[in-house]
Amino acid sequence: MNMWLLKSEPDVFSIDDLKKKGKEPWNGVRNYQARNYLRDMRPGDLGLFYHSNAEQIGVVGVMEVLKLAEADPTQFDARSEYFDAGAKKEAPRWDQVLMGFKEKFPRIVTLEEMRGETRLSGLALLRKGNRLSVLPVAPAEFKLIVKLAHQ
DNA sequence: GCCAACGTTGGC
DNA sequence: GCCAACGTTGGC
Repeated sequence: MNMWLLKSEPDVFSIDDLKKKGKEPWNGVRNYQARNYLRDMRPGDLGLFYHSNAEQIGVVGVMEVLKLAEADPTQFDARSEYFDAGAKKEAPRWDQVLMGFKEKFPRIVTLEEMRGETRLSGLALLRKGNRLSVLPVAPAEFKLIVKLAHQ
């Protein structure tokens, strides 16, 4: 089982939105490296839900991969902000993964807090200049973040 | 294939 | 709103 971190701007889609809906197709990823991570995901994998571009920046909960990656339909929708004129139905360029709600943390684990935690120094999220919206997380890092959220 | 110009992300 | 650190585009 692999573990991941997925970013979302809470103004667009928050942990509360996911909690309310139960599951959500994670679409709109338009970066090849991030897309390749989506393709590596398997049902049962866990994901940290990260709020970016927010008043409170950090990890706010846990979700679960429910389905293998499949074509992201927004790439074909001319009215969508995620429309990609270069994507063809017979050769989709972008994928989405169905994510299910697992848990909303009792408190946010902030970016600042993670930066100050030496045991998280290897976290891909904290590497300079990293802007990927989908990132792998090592099991030990994942466990520690969940633990921090509950203490 | 190179690389300048441009666009985007996301913390501050 | 600013801007560093990217990724992408397109002319050559």
